[in-house]
This record gives sequence, structure tokens and C-alpha cells, in this order.
Amino acid sequence: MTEQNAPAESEYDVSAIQDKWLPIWDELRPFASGNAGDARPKKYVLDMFPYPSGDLHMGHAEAYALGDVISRYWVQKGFNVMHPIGWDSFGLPAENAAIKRGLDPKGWTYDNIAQQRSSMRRYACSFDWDRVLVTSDPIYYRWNQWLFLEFYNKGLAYRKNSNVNWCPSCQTVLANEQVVQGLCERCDSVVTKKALTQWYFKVTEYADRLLDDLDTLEGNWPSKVLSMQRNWIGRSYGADVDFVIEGRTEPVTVFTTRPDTLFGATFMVVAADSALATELVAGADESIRAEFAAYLEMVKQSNDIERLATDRPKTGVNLGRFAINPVNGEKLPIFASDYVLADYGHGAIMAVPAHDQRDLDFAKAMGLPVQVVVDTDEEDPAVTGVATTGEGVLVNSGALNGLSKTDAINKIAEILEADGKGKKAKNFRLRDWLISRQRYWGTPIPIIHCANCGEVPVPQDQLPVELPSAEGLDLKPKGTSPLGGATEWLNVACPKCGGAAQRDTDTMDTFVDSSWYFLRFLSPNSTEVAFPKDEAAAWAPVDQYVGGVTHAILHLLYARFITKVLHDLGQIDFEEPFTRLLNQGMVLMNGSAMSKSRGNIVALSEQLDEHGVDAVRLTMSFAGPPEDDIDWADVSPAGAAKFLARAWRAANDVTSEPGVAVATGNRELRKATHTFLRDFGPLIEGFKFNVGVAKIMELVNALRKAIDGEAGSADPAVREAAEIVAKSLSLFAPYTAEDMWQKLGYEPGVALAGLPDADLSLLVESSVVAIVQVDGKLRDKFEVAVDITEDELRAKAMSSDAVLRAIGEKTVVNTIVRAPKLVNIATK
RNA sequence: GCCCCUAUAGCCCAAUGGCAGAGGCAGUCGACUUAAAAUCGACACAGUGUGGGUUCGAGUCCCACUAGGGGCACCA
Repeated sequence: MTEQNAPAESEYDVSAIQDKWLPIWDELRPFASGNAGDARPKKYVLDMFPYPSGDLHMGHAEAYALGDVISRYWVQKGFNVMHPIGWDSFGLPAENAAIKRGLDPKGWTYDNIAQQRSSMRRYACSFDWDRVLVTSDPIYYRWNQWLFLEFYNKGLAYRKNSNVNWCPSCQTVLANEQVVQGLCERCDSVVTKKALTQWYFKVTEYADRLLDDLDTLEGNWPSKVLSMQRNWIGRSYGADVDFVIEGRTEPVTVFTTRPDTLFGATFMVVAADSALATELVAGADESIRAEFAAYLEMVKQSNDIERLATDRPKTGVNLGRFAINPVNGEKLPIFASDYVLADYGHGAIMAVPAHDQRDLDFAKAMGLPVQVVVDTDEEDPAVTGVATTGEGVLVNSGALNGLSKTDAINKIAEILEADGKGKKAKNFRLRDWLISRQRYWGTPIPIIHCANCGEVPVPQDQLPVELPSAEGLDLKPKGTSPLGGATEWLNVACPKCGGAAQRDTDTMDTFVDSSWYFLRFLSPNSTEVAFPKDEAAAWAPVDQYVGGVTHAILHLLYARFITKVLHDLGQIDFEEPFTRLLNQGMVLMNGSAMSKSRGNIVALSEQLDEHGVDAVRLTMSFAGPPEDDIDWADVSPAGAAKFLARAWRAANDVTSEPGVAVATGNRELRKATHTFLRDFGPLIEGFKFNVGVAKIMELVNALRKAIDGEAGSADPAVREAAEIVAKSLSLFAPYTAEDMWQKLGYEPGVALAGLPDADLSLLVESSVVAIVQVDGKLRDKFEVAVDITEDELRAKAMSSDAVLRAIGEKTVVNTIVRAPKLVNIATK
């Protein structure tokens, strides 16, 4: 805004309004939710908390604009809304910035938090500033450690050695989500596997509940997120089948979703990188052992990019061992291959090349026989090279012959179970949650390793295990946690035996921090409990959660998991953390996500300076459905600012006094106002914010017309409409609305003024326009009484010249009458 | 390969199975002005991606296809 011409009182001055109201709101604290004796019904609205990676950006601006619409709406409807905010402040970006600039991650993080906090205040976020948390504060992560120990004591946190994602350049373990297309998201190095002993949370123990309870969220969560979660958990039903191995005491169990094809198994495959493969090959010939060793080395060197290539030829090694098919006694050669995964099912499969494409590809590569056992009326897979996986009739399968696929699956399960050679089983794509990180900037894992006592949990009274200062520590990645270099911190007395022991040097995945934070807002500063049970009972679960779809799987799945565990621990009485979920889209620029490399970043601060906070917020709400992406090039914050000025001027034009009796006001405008009130609430509750804004615009247009027309600025209906505009606009444009409220003669606090219900008696019509269609096409319309009977309406329609002309020579075969609004005449 | 979402005017988007247009952007014209900006007002613009089907009636429901977007993917 240029300041060359100082705006007059009657002009809308964006920056002056912003400066004026902020300090007043600081005093007023309209969104405090913890006031004693507050009798309003409670509602918990939560925005996903930000990572403090810099100042707020356009994405935050959208998320918080939309979260505010919902939060402010419920306040206007008379609820005591808890709408807190915090920072997800541990994590890799802070550590990277620290390494790059030689700074302490702490300073960088807390500077950014201060910056974001100040921007949120300016952005007029309706947060309860008494409920703030920062996950890197010891007062917060102390309870992360408490949570870890609860899990540990319940057997849900454990250590195991397995192959994890490893970035050879960063020298650190990577989470699955940090591996993008087989590359490290930080440095684009090719990610490899490394066998490491790491901490896991046993999320797989909750897989069934995590999947089944998604049904309870149906209708309240976006169906996209529900299907992504279902996909991710990936439950498949089938059978476990035991195969006796020649020369081995224990049978090997395989999981299959197609036990009906058991008679078609012609070989067995075990994962090359499994312990089983190594064991089976141990007794084989020298040449096979050498071949296997070379193959295993090759497999270990390969990476996800190679592994995921779709046209990759099948490879493997014949281990020279045999499995016995439990149903027909056939000897099946056992191979090791990398197309079988060590950590899914039992790391071994029965191969049925006729009815599984992967097995067929392998059989072809190795010259193995193909045995058809389901006749699908298709050509022989051995000839075509295409496995037949559809429905069909069982053949060459003993007792199963003649059965359908489904019947055969049931029958074989019975047979196997009766013989003690197998049973029905299910498997999940979901793996246990690897929570260890070899990083500095995270919650230390509260375990002490003692040579005598093994893993020893840190006693509760010694929590929190605080992070040592980063000063003097080498944060550069080198394959082990930087905490290993904090000698004084590292070496402690064992809590059990008092002997020399060492702390666990890993820190927790930051997804642990964010998977229960919504409960911490109930008492963010408590040093006694993670959260008070009675407060949780009163406020939780979250009624409305708002955030990006990027967290559709991991964060939401982990939060659901932790919630279920806390439920089982008796801490809370609900099993799902977020009753209702809104995923807002992204803010794009010229069709693509904003990024430095594309050079299409729109700076939020510049938009705010140019158009004002309200115009940017309004643009976010008005651009389209909230779940759609917003292309900033397609929308008009200038247009939003223009509308706000128009609304503001209308309020400024009102000349009647507050409290004037509205009953005598202009009927037409009153009707427009109450039609608005009838429609607005359902639109907001249905997340149709863009339509809600359009309705406000409509009302402002009607208001303008009334002021300039017959009603005039003193008409009580004009005041009524202007007040409703101010109140409803407060959801989208709090500064403008507050200023309008003052112009209308009220004390500050439009946010709390309350949206009334519509007076439906004003909307009762005595007549409506009826339409007449002939064969579905509009032919005439006329005004009729609302209580017109079907017969009267039909008669009236049939007497219309336009209708008779449309019917012409044709014969009327049917007449549909929907009094009082419609007649449709069907002809032949 | 499997699963899901979307498609309406130059653009962003509305439309309980019942008159395709609520709202906005951009546009044209007019009023105001010495002029411009701002403001106020008016106007114009598509028959709903394509092909079928259900129905008295389809943008809306069903099927197929096309295009764009997303998720999962050697998970046995």
C-alpha cells in the first residue's frame, strides 16, 4: 500500500485496520478455551502443527485459513472451541541447517518458532495461546520417553537386527518415507540396505484393528485417505502350508493366497537374504555354496531402483535341496531368489508357475516345469508365458478336482488343517515401525545398556533424559549417533546393578512426537502427567482435524496406532484420535508445486503486504473446494480485497442504531438475510467454504442494492444484513469483520457475537414459479399458489399455448406432476 | 499391473435426479469525473470430455472409453 494519500475515515485501509485490531485482540483473548466455569459445549478443532523450517509459507496460509473457518464457525455457534497450536520441532532439517551453518540446531529451531509465532499472530489465527507446545522442549519429550517405556513394558517396543535403508553418503538410516524412488531425499544418493540392530514399535500387532476401525471413520474422513490406509496396511487372506524339507527336522512354512493351487507347485523359493537360505545352503556342495555366496553379494549390492524395475529378469540359485509337497508327496527343488522378500510372510513361497506370473517368469528363466491345476479356458501358460490367475475349475488336483477356485480354497484349508499340515492365515503389507534414528536432534531413547543387566529402562524419576548440548559434538553423519560422542552424557551407572553402563545413543523418529501431541494440548505444561485423564475425557478425541494429504498414511496411521495402545493402557476411553478429517489441497503456482528449483515460489509475506491478511485468507477459502489444489496464478487476491472493501463500505453506510427493531425492515432484504442464514451453516459444516463465501457476496450485493435503492441506509433490514455479513465474514476476514462491527456501533469481539438461526417464517412463500417441460425440455413457466393441487397444476399446464404448441400432433403418454413446481409431459 | 479421484463459459468454480449459473476473475458497454483511478450499474459468453444405458426427466445414477491427477506395486 502506498501512503501518499492518507485514506479518509470512509475508506477501507487494510494496513491501518490490521495495526489497530491486533493489540485489542491480545487483550480480549476471544479464543481462550480453558476459562473456569465456561459453560459452552466443548469442541476440539486441531490444525496439523507445523515444522519450524523457516517462516510460514503459502501452504501454511491455506491450512490455517481453512482451520480457522471451522474453528471460528463453532465459536460463532456458541461452542467453547479448543484450537491449540504447537511445533513439531525435532528433526533432520534443523540438524542439516546446523551442520551447514555450524550452528546449534536448537537456536535455529527456536528462532524459526518465534518467527512463525509472530506470523501466526499477524495472520490472525484463532489459536488458544495458552495451549502451546514445542516437541523439542524437555517438558514435552519427557513424555515421549514415558510413552516409549510404557510400550517397552508392554512388549510393544523391541530391538531387532534387520536390513534397513541406508544412505551411504549421509551415513545414516533412513525411514521408508525418506527414500524417494530409491534415492535419499536429502542428497539423491542411491539407498542401499544395511543390517543393523534398531528399535521398533510393534504396529503389526494392531494391524487388524487399524484396518477394521477405518470403517468407523467412513463418511467423516476423505475416502481417499481411508483407501490409502487400507492399501498401506494391505491385509491378504490365504493359508500357511508346511513343507517337509529333506534333511531338515523342522518343516518350512510358506504363506499363499492361492492354497487351491497347491497341486500346481513345482518348486519352492526362499528369499536370498533370509537366514533360511543361508541355513539351507550350508549343507550343499562347495560349488553351490560359492554360487550362492556370489548371488547373495550381488543381491546385497542391488538397490531399490534396480529391484523395482518392472522388466527385470528373474534370477536365482538352485540350493540343491528339496521340499515335499504335503498333498502329493512330490519333490520340489528349492531355489534362493531376490524376488521373494525376507520380511513378508515367512520369507519363503511355494511356486505355482501356471497361476502366478512371477513364478512363471522364474520357471521360464530356470527351465522348470509348469503344471496347470485351474482350468480357466485360456491357453497353456507354459506356451503363452502368461500365467492364468482368474476363476476356473480345478484339475490335476486330487480331491479338489471339479471345484471352483473359491470352493477349492476352503476345501484345501480343511484338508490341511485336518492333517496338521497347514491352516488359514493372513498377512499384512504393514511392517513394524522402525523408530531409531542415528541423529542428534530428537528424543533420546530412555534405555541404558549394561554389560550385566542388558537393556535397562531409565527409571521414571530420572526422566527426562535430556539431550546434551550440541556444543563440542560432531553432528556430521558418520553412521552412528552423534550422541555417542557426548562422553559425559553417555556413561552412566546402571540403574539396576550400579555398574558402568551406557545410554542408548539413538533418538526417536519424530513421528513418535507427533503421534500423540493432540493429547498433550490438554495440559501442555504439566510435569505430573502426559495428559490428565479427566481432561481427555472432556475434550478428546479431536472433533475436527485439518491438514495436508501428505500425512494421509504415516502420521495418521501412527497416531491411530498410539491412540489404540493408550486406550489399551487404560489412559483414554476412545480408540480413534480424529473423529473428522479435512485434507486441504496444496497451493501451486502455474500448475506445479512451489519449489526453489522451479523458481515459482510465491512469498506469503509479499502477498500479505500487497493484499492484506484478510484478502489472502479469503482467497484461500474462496478459490474452490478445500481439498482441491489452488493455483495461485488462477485466483485473485486483488478481487478478494475489492470485495472486502465493498462489504466494509456497506457497513459504513448503515445509519440506524444498534438494537433497532428489525421486524419493520425491508421485506426483500430480510428474506435475503434469512435465506443466507439458513444456507450458510450447512455449507460451512460440509466444508463448502467457497460456496459460503459466494453466499456472503450475494448478501452484500443485496445489501448494496437496498442501501442505494428504495430501502435506504436507515432501513432496519439494512442493519440486520450488515451485521450478519460482519459476523459471517469474521470466519474468513477477521480484521475487516471486526472493523465493520465497530462501524456498526459495537464493542470489539465480532468473533464472539454469535450467528443466529434463520427466521424461517420470513421465507414462507405464497406463490412459486412452476415450470412445464415437454419431454424434459422447458416449454413454459408461470406463477402459481404454493398449495396448488396436482390436478389444478396439470390443467393449467395443459392450457398453456406454448405447451400445446410443443406437444403438437404427438400423443401424450404420461404426465408427471410435482406440485407446485413442475409438470413434465411425455409424448410419443 | 491393481485401486481411487477429477472433467461444467476464456479462467476459478456453483447447481436435494427437475429452468445449466450462485459467486468471482478476465472482457465489453454505460453512469460518475476535465481526465484517469476507485466506485456504481448493465451486458455478453458454455449445453456440462466422448459413446452408450437407466428414467417422464441426467451435469448429477450405471457401463465403456479418453485425458489429467493420486495411491500401492516382485507383498506370494
